[in-house]
Formats: sequence, structure tokens, C-alpha cells
Amino acid sequence: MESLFGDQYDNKDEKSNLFADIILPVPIPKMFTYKIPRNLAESIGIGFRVIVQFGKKKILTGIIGRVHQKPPTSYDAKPILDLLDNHATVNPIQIRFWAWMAEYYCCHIGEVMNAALPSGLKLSSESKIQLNPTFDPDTSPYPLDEREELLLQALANKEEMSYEDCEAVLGIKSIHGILKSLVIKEAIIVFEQVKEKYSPKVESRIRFSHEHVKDKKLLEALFNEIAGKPKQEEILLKYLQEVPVYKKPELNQKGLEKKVISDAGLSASSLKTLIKNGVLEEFKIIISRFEEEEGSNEEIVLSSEQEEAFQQIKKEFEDKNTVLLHGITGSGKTELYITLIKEVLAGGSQVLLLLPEIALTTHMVGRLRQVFGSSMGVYHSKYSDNERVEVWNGVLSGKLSFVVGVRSSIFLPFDSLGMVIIDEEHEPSYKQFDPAPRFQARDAGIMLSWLHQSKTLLGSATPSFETFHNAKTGKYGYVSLEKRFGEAQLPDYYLADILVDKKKNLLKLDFTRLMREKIQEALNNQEQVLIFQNRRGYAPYISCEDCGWIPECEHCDVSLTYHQFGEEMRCHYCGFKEKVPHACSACGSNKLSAVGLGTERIEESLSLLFPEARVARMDLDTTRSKYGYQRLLEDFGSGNVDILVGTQMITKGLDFDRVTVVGIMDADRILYFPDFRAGERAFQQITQVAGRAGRRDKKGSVIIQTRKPEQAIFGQIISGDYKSFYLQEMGERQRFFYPPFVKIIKITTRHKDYKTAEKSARYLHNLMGDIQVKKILLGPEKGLIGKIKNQYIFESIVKLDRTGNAQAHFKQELLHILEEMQAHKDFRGVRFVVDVDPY
DNA sequence: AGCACGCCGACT
DNA sequence: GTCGGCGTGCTC
Repeated sequence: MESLFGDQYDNKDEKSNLFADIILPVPIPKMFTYKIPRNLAESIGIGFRVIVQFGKKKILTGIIGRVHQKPPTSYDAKPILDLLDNHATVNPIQIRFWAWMAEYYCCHIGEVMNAALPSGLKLSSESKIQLNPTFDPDTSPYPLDEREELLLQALANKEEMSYEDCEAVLGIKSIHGILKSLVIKEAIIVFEQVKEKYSPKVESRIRFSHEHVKDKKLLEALFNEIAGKPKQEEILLKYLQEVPVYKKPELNQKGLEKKVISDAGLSASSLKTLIKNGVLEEFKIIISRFEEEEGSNEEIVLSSEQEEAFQQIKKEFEDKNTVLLHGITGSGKTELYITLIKEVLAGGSQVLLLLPEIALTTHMVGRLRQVFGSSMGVYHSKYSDNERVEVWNGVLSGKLSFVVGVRSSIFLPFDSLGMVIIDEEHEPSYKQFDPAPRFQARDAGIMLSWLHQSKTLLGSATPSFETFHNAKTGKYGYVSLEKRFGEAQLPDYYLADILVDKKKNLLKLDFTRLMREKIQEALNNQEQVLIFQNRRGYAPYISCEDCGWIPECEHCDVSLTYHQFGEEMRCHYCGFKEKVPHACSACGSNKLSAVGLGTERIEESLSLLFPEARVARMDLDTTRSKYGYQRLLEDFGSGNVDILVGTQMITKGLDFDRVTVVGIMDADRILYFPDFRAGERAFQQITQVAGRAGRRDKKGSVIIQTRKPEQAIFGQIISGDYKSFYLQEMGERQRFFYPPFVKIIKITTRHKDYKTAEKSARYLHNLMGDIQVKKILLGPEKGLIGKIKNQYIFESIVKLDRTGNAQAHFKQELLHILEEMQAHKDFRGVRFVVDVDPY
């Protein structure tokens, strides 16, 4: 592997001519070559963090991607300014991983770096100004104008000011000229301030000054001395009580957290005096942001089914790198994972377990923590940056050999992965949409695993078709785990026909009679209910009953969603908000009605239908805060809520014994999504949410409301017949050229002017047509949403042959085309986005 | 992406 | 007349 980058220490005598290709977090498709100064040559290597100047003044953190001796021919390389650490922050495998990702997903390696490194590890500079100490306004030969005076005054009582501060002081946008003039007049100095963003958590502690613990007599003397000062004595006694240095003098080294003294209500000023007089000393240590916790080291006992699956997995791994574990909900995958993880860790390798975002808040992590204690790292998107840096460093130092995390945890600096486990592998949230790199963490995880010569286990109750196809064709191993753990039974399904009930006048506030009866039954039995509707807000739009007018977003091509909470109309694409109109803007009629079903409305309807029930709602709007989701879950878990309404958030990881009824408000909405994956997703979503119904002792009920109960997919979902559903859908996919039979690349063209957007998309489309590769080219078509944030959107879809190097060739050509187009003035300001394997 | 340099409108 | 708008070109 080393040879990929050249052996940088080949010729030690010529180290003065060393150059480094550096990855910088900028969206420019190349690395940048800098000169390695003599004094750094010995201590530098691939993956080291360095500081370089980029452009006229910007200072950036870069990562050494390659070291070589070839001086650039067309320009003068700038020197590396400094080295940030005495070790590599990124290992060679990661650099290869980044390079692969940039190439595969058609983005720049700098963008990958940006996504990979927690921002705490990327420092950058900010321009600041300060007063020139030699400047004296009275003797200065240069006259100052009003604004310059103003700025100097503002600066007079400050150490420094940022450009933003200056703008604020002067109240104008362009301060450059003024600053320049002040520099020429030698009144100020402009400098770059580099800020290290990561700050370790520091704890203040106290202990006896050295000589006092050397022998007991000294301590006794000390107490005699201090006897007249009760407050100080109290503090010393408290210290001795917490840290028995009489018995074990070595304990003094670690001291006592300073906070303990103030928490005990003892005098802070007396403590200060003790420190001032040299009796105690204060010192600081760096502590972890994560609590220390012992693992339980318990013996995991697998059921016979689990044990069998476990053995099968191991057997499959003998000749396959990737294995799919097809295990139905509640089959106890967690225990299986734990057993596997333990085994890999015992072998001295690292393990990465990927989970979808919300699953990270649930009991699975708690269970893992119980077993692995703080040797397990958790990498969460809601973590602060400092916390992320600590996980990063934990993996780097070897302290954390096992990490559970969301999709971005594939970027952690593992150096010897033994296994990557991707749970709920079918989850769409593994795909990153925006910004680049638009990677699929499941696929990237398999690649990462391959780079480590490690194994990948994919787990799902409803595998993605891509994965299942790979398993069927023998590319992946396949193990199924069919029995529900602990004798829990599969739920009963009921199809409730919305149209029939409507005709019979049995539909009340969008609830069919069957649904209402089942809910009532559960309530009577003190059981809980989940209601699923994948749409937030009150109603997706409101409409004028007289003329059909619908309020739309000013910036996007969508109707505004009515949110009862806060009484406003909101755009779910750009965040635009406005007041709810009282009359139609087109005809003035005041007959405006809310159309369609959102979670808010369902919540309201439930309160009306079941006034005695406690109803709660879980969607993006109620879980925005860091612990919003967890709080709602706890409320529900503790039985403070009878009915929980929610979006797809409720479909995952909610394992509560008392849920016996799950209602799906509008299955058709999931099914008729204009996307080739709609069927697959419907199957997955409905199965997932249904899996929440009924546990151990009680069979659950799942009520699916639909307008077309005769559709085959329902029968397949109900009988859990994933395979026949799969076969049927795959027939379609093959006929109409959809993945996994082809590779899809989506190219989006965006511009604020409709005509320009359309013209650019056409032009690009034609050029793509000329690429000599077997392909199907569709479009360019106006986006599903024609305009978002005032940008008109066009899309082209390319379907590529999976075999050979068609993909690689096409991508390469495409990037050339885009580069050229972007340089052309006709397409100035046009944004092109390439999405490989889009969702 | 930033951030410079460079050429045109609306204010003193 | 200048200030200040932003178009366009480059970054090792």
C-alpha cells in the first residue's frame, strides 16, 4: 500500500527537495503541491495535518496525501507553514478511501476531507486587525477621514477586531478600501488568526503541596498551625475524608476535584487562602467528555436459532466478504451482533457498527453500552464537535476499538477493522443527499471493509433489493433468522377500505370504523397505539373552495403546508413561512379549507375521537431539540401517552411492550410515490412499522387504510412474503432498466433563470449523449419540484451498464464536460450536481 | 468556496 | 467626480 504514494524516505540526502501533495478542504478537483521545509522533512508523512497558506492570505489545514520529489513545473510551490501534530491524523487506508469516494461519487477529494474530519480538526484562519503600536495620530503625516477615525476609535479599546466587527462599526458592507488605506497610513496591522477549534475538557483539582505529604509529622504540624482557622480546617478535613492520604500518600497525586469543596458548601475564599499559602495546590487535568463505564463482561447466551445463525454467518465469511443477515423484527439481532463483535475484538481487530440516525437513540445503544462500557465509542450527529474530536482521537489512540455510529462514522481513523456491521442496511438515510460527497454509507462501508481486508455484515428485516440481489446471485453470503425471539408472535393485519367506509358514511375524521374500533379496544385494555402518517404539519395544502386557489411558496414550486402549531403556512423545501390567509388571494372568498392529512391533523382528530386518550405527536417539528426525541420516547415508554402519532421516526427502534395496535393512515400515499423504489419502500416501511405491534405475550394488530385493498403488495406484506414481492418487482426493474440491473447517475442542473437552466441542461444532455458508452439517457426534465429556493431545476438520468468499465469511463467524460461547461461564460452561475446511485 | 482585481451606475 | 456594486478568474 505504501508504494501507492511512493516511498518518501527513499533518498534521505535529498530531503530538501521534498514536496507534498496536500488535500485541502476546498471544492477544487485536485491536490496542491507544497514544498516541505528542511526542518519538517524528517517528521512529516502521509496523513499528517499541516498548515498552509492558500491564496493571498487564507490559512488552511491540509492533509498530506502524497510525498514526492517532483517539483511542479508551472508554478512555484509555497512552503508548508507548520505541522500540527507529531503523528498522522489520517491513515493511508483512509486516504485511499477518500480517493475512492471522490472518484466514485464524482466529487473532489477536498469535499470528502471536509465531510470526514470533524471541524474541530480543521482549523482555518480569520483576518483580524489590530492597532499598530507605533502609530500616533498626532504625529502621523497622513490625514484620516471620518470613517477611518471612527474605526480607530472603535479599535482603541480592543485588542483586535474581525472584518465583521469593522463592518458593524461602520455600518457598510465593503470595508476593504478603508482597511487598505489604514494599513498604508501605518495605523493598523492586518493579521491572520488561526483558531484551533477543539478544546479539551479541563477539570480543576486540588491536592496537598508536595512537602506536606512527604511525612505525617508535617501534616500534623500543619493541622496544629491551622487550628485557629475553622473554615480552612474544614476544607482540609473534607479533603482528607475524600482522599485518605494518611493511609495512602500516593492518592494525593490524583487529588480531588475542586468542585467537591464548593459543592460541600465550604468557603471558596478559604480555599483560595490555602492555595495562596502553599498548603494546597491547584492543578488541571484534561478529562474525557464521556463517562467512564465498565463493560459487563457478561456471557451472552444465544437461543438455538441465534446460535445457528451465528455459526452460519461465520461459515459464510469463510469465502464471502459480505453477508446479509435477513432477520425479521424482534429476532434478536442485537445479541448476535454482540457475540460477533466480542469475537472480533478478542482477535485484536476493530469493529464499526453503523446504525441509522434515530436508531442510535434507542435501546440498542444502551444494551451495547452495558456490555462494552466505555471501550465503545458512539458517534452521533447531534454530538458537539468537541465530542466528535474525542471519538476520533479515541479511535486513533486505540482506546476505542469499537464504534457505533451514524453514516459519517465510516470516516473515523480505523487502522485495522475486522468487521463492519451495517444494521437496517436498507435505510435510505444511509445515503447523503447534500452536500457532496453524496455517498451511500452502506456501499462505502463495504468498500472500507474491503480496503481493510475485513468482513461486512448487513442486517435487515426487509433488505434493499440491491443487497438481496447480491445475496441471491452469490456475491454476498445469506443467512436468515426467521423466528421471533422470546416467542413473540407476528401481528394480525387488517386492510381497511377507505372508499367503502366513506360511502357508508363510516369514515370519521379520516379514520375507518375498523381503525377506530381497534384503537378503542387497545385503550380499553390500557394498551398503546401507534399511528403512522409520513407527512408533517396539519395539512399539505389549503385550497379555496370557490376557485381552487392554493397558496404556494414564493421561492419554490410547491404548495405551502398548513401548520396549526404557530398558525402558519410553511414551505418544507426552503423554510419559507407566512401567516395563514383569511381569504382567497385570487377571488376573495373566505371559504378556505385544509386539504390532506398531516400528523398535526391526525393528532387533533384523535383527541376528538378519543377524548379520554392522551395523544402525542412525534415528527421533525416536535423532536428538533437535542433531546426532544428521547423525551418523547421516554414519555411513551413510561405509559404517559396512549396514542403516538408520527412520521417515519416511529417506524424504527421503538420497542415497547404495550403497543398492540399500529395504524397506517394512508398506505396509498406511500405506494404511489413517483419513484421506482416506491414499492420496495412501501414494503419496508409498512413491515417496519407493523413490527412495532405486539410483543411477547400479546399478538398485535396492524390496520392498513387504503383505497385499493386488492393490490398484491398488501397480501405479500401481510404474509411476510418478501421473496415473492421481490421477484415480482425485480421483473419490472429488469424490464424497465432500473437498479440493480443498471447503475443510475442523476445530473441536476440549477439556475435562477428558467431559460438558462433549461438551455444548460439540454446542452449538457446532448454532450452526455455523445459519450461512447452503452447507456440509456433520460431527460432533461423539469425536476419533480420545478423550483427550489428560487432556483429552477432540471434533471437528466443516465442508466449505465453494470459490467465492464462503462461507469468509470462515463464519469470521467462527464467530469470533463462539466469542467468545460463551467468554464464557458454561457453557463456562468449554473450549478451542476452529479448524484451517483441517487435515492 | 472565498477572495482578489476590474469595470459600470447613483450619490456627494 | 468617487464610492461601492458585483462579475470573473485563480488558488500550489
